Amino acid sequence: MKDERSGQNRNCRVRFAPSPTGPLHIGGVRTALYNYLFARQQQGTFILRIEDTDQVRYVPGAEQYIINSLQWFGLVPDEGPGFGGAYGPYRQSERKEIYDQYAMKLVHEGKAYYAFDTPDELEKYRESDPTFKYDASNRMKLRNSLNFTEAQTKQLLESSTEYVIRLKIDPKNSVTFQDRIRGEVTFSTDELDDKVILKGDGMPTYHLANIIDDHLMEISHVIRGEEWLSSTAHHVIMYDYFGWNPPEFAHLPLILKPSGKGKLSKRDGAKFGFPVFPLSWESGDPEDRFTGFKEDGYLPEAVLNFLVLLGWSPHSEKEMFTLDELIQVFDIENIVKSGARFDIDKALWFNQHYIIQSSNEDLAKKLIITCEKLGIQTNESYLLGVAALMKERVHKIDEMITSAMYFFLPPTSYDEGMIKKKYKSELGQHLEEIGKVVGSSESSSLEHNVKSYISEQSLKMGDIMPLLRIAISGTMQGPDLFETMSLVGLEESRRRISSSVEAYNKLIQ
RNA sequence: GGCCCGUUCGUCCAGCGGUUAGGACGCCAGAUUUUCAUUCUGGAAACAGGGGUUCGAUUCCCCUACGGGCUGCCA
Repeated sequence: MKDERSGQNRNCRVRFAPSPTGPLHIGGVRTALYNYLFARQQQGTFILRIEDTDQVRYVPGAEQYIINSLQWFGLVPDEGPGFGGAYGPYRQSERKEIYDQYAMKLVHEGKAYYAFDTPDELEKYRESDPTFKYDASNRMKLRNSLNFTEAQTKQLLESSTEYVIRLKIDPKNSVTFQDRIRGEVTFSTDELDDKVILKGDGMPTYHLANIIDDHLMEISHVIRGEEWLSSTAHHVIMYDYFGWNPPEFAHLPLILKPSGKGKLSKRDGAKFGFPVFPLSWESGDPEDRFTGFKEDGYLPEAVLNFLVLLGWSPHSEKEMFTLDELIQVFDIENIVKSGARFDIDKALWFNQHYIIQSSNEDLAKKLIITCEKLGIQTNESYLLGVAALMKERVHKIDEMITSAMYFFLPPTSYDEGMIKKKYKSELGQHLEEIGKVVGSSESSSLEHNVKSYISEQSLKMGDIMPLLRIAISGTMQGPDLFETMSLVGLEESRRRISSSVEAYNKLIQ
């Protein structure tokens, strides 16, 4: 069914629903990406919903961080806080009254009940019995409205005793639902506990808020991480209690640590030496600061391309995709079932590829920021030249600068091993002469002039070029030497050659 | 412990009853290059184990093992 006015498919509405408890994890980005691709492909709607029902774990700034991250990747929501939409508010903390109402409805219908057990009491039960579950087998022994008379309950409620509302799960049934990725999944209700749906502070838990919002926002497909698979049975029961049709479910495989032991977590970045967040995260607590992919020199399209292939396959040999191409070929059916380890080497390879594909202009703009950060004085047109020479020999943006400081300063050290191998004092004079040739050449004639000198003097390219290269850059690694000298400046190159002769002579003594 | 989900090269993915089990990253070797990188060529490298079903199982079923997730008044 198409809405003629918006051109959107009203049957397809998906949401990305992160909780603002800190920076958005890279796994969350992938979930957002899959939701976005599916929505775009179906000409549906991509919704951002902020699940901020936990007041204790709420982190100021996290919501903005999430939005900034999505924008960096170009995954812009159609509806959400700050994005408009007819189904708001899109922050759960602003929907408290709605949840209240529905929770009460369940209580009145006997599908939920008040429970007065304190967190301390419950903790003690779990301590003495780790398998303790608040369910049909136990609830008649606990402090809740199922055991109390109406008057008792009323009195407790009125004396403002803290309480929660729990979902009443009937035992000896089974719940089955279809998962688009995993097929049919079944749970016995004997395994399910009476989940808290409304907390002591009056806020709903995820379980309640999520199904009410998904229903009210007319979400058609719930695409989320596998960590939610276990609680989906509870959700299906609630849909049933309310008399609503559940959306379709698709539970994504998790992104695992490189070691494969557990899902990738925020501390793994520091542990394994790569970012796990899109953007850097600042915080007063030094333990809670993280560098992002962006600041570490990654391109958003590279990260996205890497990410989309972690758990999904296009079923073709093609592996480089633009967002638009992904929208065309994405298919939930091709999402993989098993967890995928995070492999930073593959990400670096994608990044290298996208850097090479980038225009020098785009790269130069990014390099200006890098240079400012490093305190290097330069300008965009010079960086254009650096980008042209360096882009196919780096994996990250910043490396075009950090591994090529000789574009900005004379070398501070020389590759000694190579000098000892190649340099003989009688070559010093030749180097000085070549320096003069360099200094008196034009960029266009430079290569010709230097090569002419080398052949006229019956020298060998393989003997002279390394010494020249080290004179200019200090290292044996780098772009075409003549182009490098042209960019650095021919007069500057002459100076560097000159001072290298002195240094070389000292080194071989 | 219980429940749920999973298991093809080191890693990410193809394969959907009969294939020399394919590609990519990484690794190794070679070609090109003044070096590095890019590019190109080649190479090593996998169906967790055991039972079935079948003429025939990597493919279907069961068990075991291993891995992951959940088991909170967190999402």
